[in-house]
Amino acid sequence: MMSFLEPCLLLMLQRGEAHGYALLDALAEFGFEPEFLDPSLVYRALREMEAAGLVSSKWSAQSLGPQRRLYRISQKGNRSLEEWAAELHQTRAEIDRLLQAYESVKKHYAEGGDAA
Amino acid sequence: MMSFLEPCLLLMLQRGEAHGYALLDALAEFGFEPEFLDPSLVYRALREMEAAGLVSSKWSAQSLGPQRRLYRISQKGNRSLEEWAAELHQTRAEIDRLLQAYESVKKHYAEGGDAA
DNA sequence: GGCTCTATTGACTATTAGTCTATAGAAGCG
DNA sequence: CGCTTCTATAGACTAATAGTCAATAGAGCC
Repeated sequence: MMSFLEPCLLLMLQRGEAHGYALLDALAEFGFEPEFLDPSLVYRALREMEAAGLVSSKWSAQSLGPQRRLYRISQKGNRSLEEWAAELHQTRAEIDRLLQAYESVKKHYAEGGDAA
Repeated sequence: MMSFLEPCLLLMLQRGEAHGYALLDALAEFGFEPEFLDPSLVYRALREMEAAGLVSSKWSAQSLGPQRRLYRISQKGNRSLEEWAAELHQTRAEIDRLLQAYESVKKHYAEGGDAA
């Protein structure tokens, strides 16, 4: 699941800039359950992506509570997301292959095939 | 990719008992490229699955080269594989969600939406 | 009898994920 | 006004996973 964290964040940033805490909440959309997702993981992912040049950040001028770090996706980040999408297509194909193989073994069983 | 290793091994064992080296070769079927897959990973996975009771092993009587450890899937292993399959269905659904969200942002862009 | 091939194992390192705690500023409130 | 609470970010430490490399060991082959 964590391997989806970075692409999910990038994707959300592609829809508009945002700060960590807001992204944390919004991750529910992708199946992350907020109560089981430690904020540290999100912040760390954002810092790492910034170090990798996928996003940039600035302190937001507004205030209402503590300072917020506003993240914005970079061109490099956009490209990276595209690569991610391609990889995810592949991963999905591999999962399909596995599931199909599993179904066919089950069917073989059901038809009275010799068990292993 | 490695997270698929154990279910792939279990699946292959469901089709019949086998030893580590043979499984290693056969993994190509699931997209593992033999030249990039260190044998240690396969053997370790097998030992861990045995410790977890998912498979059992015995030294094979035959010979031709060094002794082989023949693995066979257990009932617990069969159940575990079934659970795996269910999880993979979920993972697949999550990937779909991500890819669909990505496509829809791209489309939004293409239609001249305001970039982030 | 030294070499090579198949097969398995172990030790060590690196990378990734997870948990828990600390800081810090603004707001709310008696 | 000084204490608490809430939002937001950051850091340090630990645990789990994955990856690399070398060691062992038996059988067949010249």
